[in-house]
This record gives sequence, structure tokens and C-alpha cells, in this order.
Amino acid sequence: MYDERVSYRPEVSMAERKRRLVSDELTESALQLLALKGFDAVTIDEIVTTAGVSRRTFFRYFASKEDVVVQFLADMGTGMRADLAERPADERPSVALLHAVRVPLATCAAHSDRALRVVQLILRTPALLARFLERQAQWRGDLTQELAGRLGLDPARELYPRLAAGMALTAFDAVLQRWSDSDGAEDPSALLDEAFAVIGPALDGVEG
Amino acid sequence: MYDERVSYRPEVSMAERKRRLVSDELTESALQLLALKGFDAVTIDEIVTTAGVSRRTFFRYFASKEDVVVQFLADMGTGMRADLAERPADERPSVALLHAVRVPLATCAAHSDRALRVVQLILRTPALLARFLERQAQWRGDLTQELAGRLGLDPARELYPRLAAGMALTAFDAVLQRWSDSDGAEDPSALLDEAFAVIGPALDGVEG
DNA sequence: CCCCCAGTGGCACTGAGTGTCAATACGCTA
DNA sequence: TAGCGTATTGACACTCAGTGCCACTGGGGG
Repeated sequence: MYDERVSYRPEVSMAERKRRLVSDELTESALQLLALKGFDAVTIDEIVTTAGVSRRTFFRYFASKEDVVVQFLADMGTGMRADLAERPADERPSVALLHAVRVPLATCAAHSDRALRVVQLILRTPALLARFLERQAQWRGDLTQELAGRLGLDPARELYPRLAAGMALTAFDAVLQRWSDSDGAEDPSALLDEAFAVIGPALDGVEG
Repeated sequence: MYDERVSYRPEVSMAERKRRLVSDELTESALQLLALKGFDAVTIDEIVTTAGVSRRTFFRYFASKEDVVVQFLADMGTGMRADLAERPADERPSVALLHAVRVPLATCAAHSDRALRVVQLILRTPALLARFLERQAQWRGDLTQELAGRLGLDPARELYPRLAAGMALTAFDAVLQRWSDSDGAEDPSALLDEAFAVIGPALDGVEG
């Protein structure tokens, strides 16, 4: 056999790397075509032909046509909750949430060449927007739970955790919208600070 | 001809009443079946058979299967913007938005026998939730525009209008969620007051 | 009385999404 | 190196959502 110390990663199997390759190829082809011709004008057959796999394989990687696009931004949500969980327990909600929401926006800004096109496609395609908002509702639930835990509140009795999570995501949406409308000209991070300056008083309460 | 003063409404034609009848019949059948068997388990064929019309006719009244359910709550959005527009110009945003959002929730509470089942169905069915949130995004845009107009702000340069609209709808969502989870036991109006007590400071600014 | 037309049903078609099965390729073991 | 179990794939058939098209009908107006 080969020497395990060079060019061999036991933790990433051959099969796993192969799966990644197919997934990436599919995502690449889909994004290319969808951005070019619009969501409705592209069939799955075109995507899989371009990617060089069968139609059946497509649905083994993505649950729907919308998923190819939306999953591109999916990790954001899981990351946000993790980031919130890592903030110090005594930090004010406005500060903790600001940091949690900033990370995915910074990622967008860093990969603006790809991300901008995807975001614009999502915001302008009703079917994609619907799926995106559905995902975001999931994020809101996650943030609500995390926030309730850190504050010792019961989300079934107190409105605050859900409202705070919703406000943070409202800020996220507003920034994303402006970033998209300005074709990436405006700085997401600066816009986010601006947004949190508005919602901050509500997040930290009247005594803030 | 007949005497126009009795049992004849020139403003509501025969054809129009007929359309209403078909639409209501379709909505009725759909809601009944969907609530009973779940969204995915009901086909359009079942709905139209129950309603006694053809499949083709269904799609002349509703754009999709989701639409039958979501359109049940659709007028809410248009009503909200109209209500906001009618508030006095010098009223604080928090008060104006509170009134605008209260109306549809009051309507839900008044028809809780129907509305509760529909809301629960929507919140628990991913496909329906997605369509509902898509509609809500439209409401947010409308409220943003209305609010910007009343405050003399440019929504393309100021984040506030969109944030305020988003916060009001976040309150709306949180209340709807609690109302649904409690099977209608909690009072939407009281919950809404509670929610606006939280977000109010952000809506009216630091000088509120 | 006839024309007009909005609403309808039937039909065929495209495209999304799923279940099934045979073939293939890889990893492991003798 | 040969053989075996497993995971991935491709092909096919099928259901169902949604759309375009055309012929029919029934009621209202000239």
C-alpha cells in the first residue's frame, strides 16, 4: 500500500471526496445556468446534462430545484446559532446577536463574486425567496431557543426570545436587501451596525 | 324587466356571484380535506371531485395548491397597508403600526373556528409556510413603502422604514405562533400589546 | 331572436419529484 | 490476486402539479 503519511487523509474517505465532487459540479452547473437564464427557464435536465450526471442523481443530492440555490447559503443558519452560543453569557443580547449575524454577512462580502449573484437571484425569484424564508424561519427558531437558554426564559411563555431573534433576522434581511440592490457597493458590515443601532434599544430593554 | 329596487344588485352581477360560489366551494372542500389528511396526502383531483368542478377550473381560481390555503389569509396584507395609510400623520410609528397589525389579528380571533385550523395547518406544513412567508415579504415591502412615505424617508437610503415594517411583522408572527401553539387559548390582542411593548422603543427611536 | 362572451370541461403536454432495480466501482479480507 | 459486501449510479416507469389549447354552453344585451 501507499505511505499513509503523505497525500492520504483517513478522516476524509475517497467516497466522501467523490460525493463532494459531484455535489460541487452540480451546484456549479446549476448556479451558472440559473443566473444566466432565470430560474423557471432552466430544467433539471439541462443542469444534469451540463454536470454530466443523471437526473436521478440530482435528487440524491438536492431535495428540489430550489435547494441547489438555497443550500448555498444554508450553512449560515447553523453557524449563526453556534456563534451565538459561543458569546459570553453576560454579554448584552444586542451585542451577542450582532456578532452572530455579522459572521454570515461577512462571508457574503468576502465571496461577493459568487454570493452576490446568488443573493440577487434568490431575492428576485419568488419560488427561491419562499424557500429562503422557510430556511430563515428555521434559523429564527434556533436563535430563539439559544437565546431563551442563555437568558433562562421559557419561549412558550415569554415573547422576548422570539421577538429578539426575529428582530436580528429582520436586520439581516434589510442589510441583505440593500447589499443586493446596490450590487454589492455598500458594505454589509457597516449597514449591519446601522441596523443594530435602530433595533438595539428594543433588544436590550428600556433600561439599556 | 324586473323592478330594479327589489332583489337585484346591479353592482354584483350574476356572473360575479357565480364565481364567488365556485371559489367558496373550492376553498371549502380544500380546507376540509387538507386539515383532515394533511397537505401532501391530498391531490387536486380529490379537491375538485369534492367541489364538483374540473381540475382545469381549479387553476383558474388558484395559482397553486398552496394558494387555496394561503389566499384565505391574503386580504390581511392589503388591509394592513390601507389601515396604516389611514392613521393620522403625526402618530408615532409604534402606535400606527400597532393599529395596522391589530386588525388582521382581530379578524383571526373573531373567526377562530376557521382561522385557527388554517393557521395551524400553515405553520406546520413547510410548503405552506414558505408560501405564507413569501406573501409576508410582500406585506413588508408595502408597509415599508407606506411608512417611508409618511415619514418622508427614502427606503433606498434609510434602513429604518424596512426595519420598522419587519419588526411589526415579527411581532405579528410571534403572536400568531403563540396563538397557534395555545390552540387559540391566548388572546392575540393582549399578546400583541405585549410584543409592541418590547419593540416600541426601537420603533420610536431613543427619544421616545 | 341571435350574437357575444365569460366561464367551463376535456385533452394533451411539460416538468418536478419518487420508487425500484440492475450494474458498477470501491474497500476489505482471505 | 480473487472474491465479497457496500455504497453510488443510471435507467425506467410512475404520480402529480401546472399550462396551453380548443370546443362547448348558458346567460345578457342589441
